[in-house]
Amino acid sequence: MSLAEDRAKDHAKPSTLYKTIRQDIERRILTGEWPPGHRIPFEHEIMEHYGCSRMTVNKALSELAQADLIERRRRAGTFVRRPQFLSAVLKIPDIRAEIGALGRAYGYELISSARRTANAADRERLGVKTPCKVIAIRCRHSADNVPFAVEDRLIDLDAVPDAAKANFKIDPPGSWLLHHVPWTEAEHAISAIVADEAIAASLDIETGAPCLVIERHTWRQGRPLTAVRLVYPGEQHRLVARFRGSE
Amino acid sequence: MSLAEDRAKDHAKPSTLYKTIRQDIERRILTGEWPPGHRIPFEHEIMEHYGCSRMTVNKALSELAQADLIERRRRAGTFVRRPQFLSAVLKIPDIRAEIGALGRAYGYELISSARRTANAADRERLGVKTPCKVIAIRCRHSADNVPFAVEDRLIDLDAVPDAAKANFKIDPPGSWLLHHVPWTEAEHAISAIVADEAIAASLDIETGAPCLVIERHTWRQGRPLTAVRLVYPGEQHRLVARFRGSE
DNA sequence: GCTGAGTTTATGTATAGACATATCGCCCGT
DNA sequence: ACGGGCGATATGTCTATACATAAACTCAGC
Repeated sequence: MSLAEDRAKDHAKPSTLYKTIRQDIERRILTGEWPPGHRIPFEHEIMEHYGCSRMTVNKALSELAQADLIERRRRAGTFVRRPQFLSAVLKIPDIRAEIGALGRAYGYELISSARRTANAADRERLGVKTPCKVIAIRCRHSADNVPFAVEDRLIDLDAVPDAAKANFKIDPPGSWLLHHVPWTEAEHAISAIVADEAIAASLDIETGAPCLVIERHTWRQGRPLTAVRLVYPGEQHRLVARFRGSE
Repeated sequence: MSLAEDRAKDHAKPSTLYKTIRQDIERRILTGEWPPGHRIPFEHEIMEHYGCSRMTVNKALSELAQADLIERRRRAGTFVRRPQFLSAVLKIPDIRAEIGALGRAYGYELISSARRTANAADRERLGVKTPCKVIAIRCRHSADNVPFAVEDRLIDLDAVPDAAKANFKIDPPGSWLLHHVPWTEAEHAISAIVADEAIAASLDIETGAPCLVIERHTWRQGRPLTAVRLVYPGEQHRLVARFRGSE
């Protein structure tokens, strides 16, 4: 396809050359014109096609490579990647912010809070080997006075000493941590359970009703910071993840 | 901090200069040395610090900006971004590949397949306004002969005409689509339900047992391609999402 | 036919310089 | 006080060039 034809297709043509190049290539990939495994033109050819320098082409291709749309191999060339799996960016915001964004009144209630030297179960759950001090918290979030989720959390006090000074009677621990403690790795596990009597009472639902469970572990530089288990009423709450191919 | 000190810290120092710069800055952000809102040095200063050209610094900063770790504003400078929300890349692989990766025997069974002009419910579910033809499929996936998930899918035949030629008696529709149809947007919703009698029978679990439900919609350039609802036994199956700050 | 060394080639990184562009602040005139 | 204009400045894009590096290919020698 010629440069003229590319220009003619102009849907929202970006103002800069490298963005134009990136978008042209992206479109060919997404429409299937260049299927997975297809070798896309060499930087040298693209550069002549657009009449620009190689650095400009390289910038466009580097960004596409960073977005995992293409794979670059020295000497061999550049290839369209097979969409390896359906992946989605799952946003799990701070619950207080999430409820606020929905325009509903946020409510928070601390059920229990205890500071102790970590017992075996605590260490197992946090994934720490050495003895440490922890804070164990149970609390409940609500939206417009309707129970929204119950939270059961452990915080490693040795890794997050500032947590000793936080007032979890007022601030939800998730919000406090999010704003005060930088983290580098997080892992979420999502599963489904049925409410036992305790959960049913806390969430004001029937015993046996389905619940969504999110367990989250957070680390900083490999060191465990906190482990949290959130239980949501399952049929009312949905986790939504939207994904756009790139940009 | 001096260049010498940076070098001294060498944890897995990358081989190239721009990666070194990027990693040094990333470390300062992740350890909290440069908190959110902090203005990081100008390109000019960083360039003198490392004794390199501005383009090299620019490449490092551009990548950090693309990863949303920093925000760049002309004339004002470059700033550390507030970690806006906990987000995680949730990988939802092809079920056949997922079971295979676990080293278990994959089994697939087509329960029903029908081709029809979309009725109101179909159009509502797919999110299309105009009449179209669809394929409606129900099938079951199993691992080592244990039911793994039941799938209920609609495919827009007008958007994916090739689907008419696919043999869904043999190929699971998810795998076929993943390998044949490029998509640009996807949305997942995750929720929990309890098994009714039909689901319990299909998954070989008790009525009333918890189930995880994933509903996925896929589009290409804004046009709906397929809508699928997957039901998993909830206490056995977990969705895991791991997230590293960047890279 | 096979192995290993050398050649070729496409990408990867880096440079110095140039001009574009957005915008923050300052100054000036009303 | 207030607003408009303007210059300073940091980032954004682009060029032409250079050398590094990894991998695919070639071919001689066994």
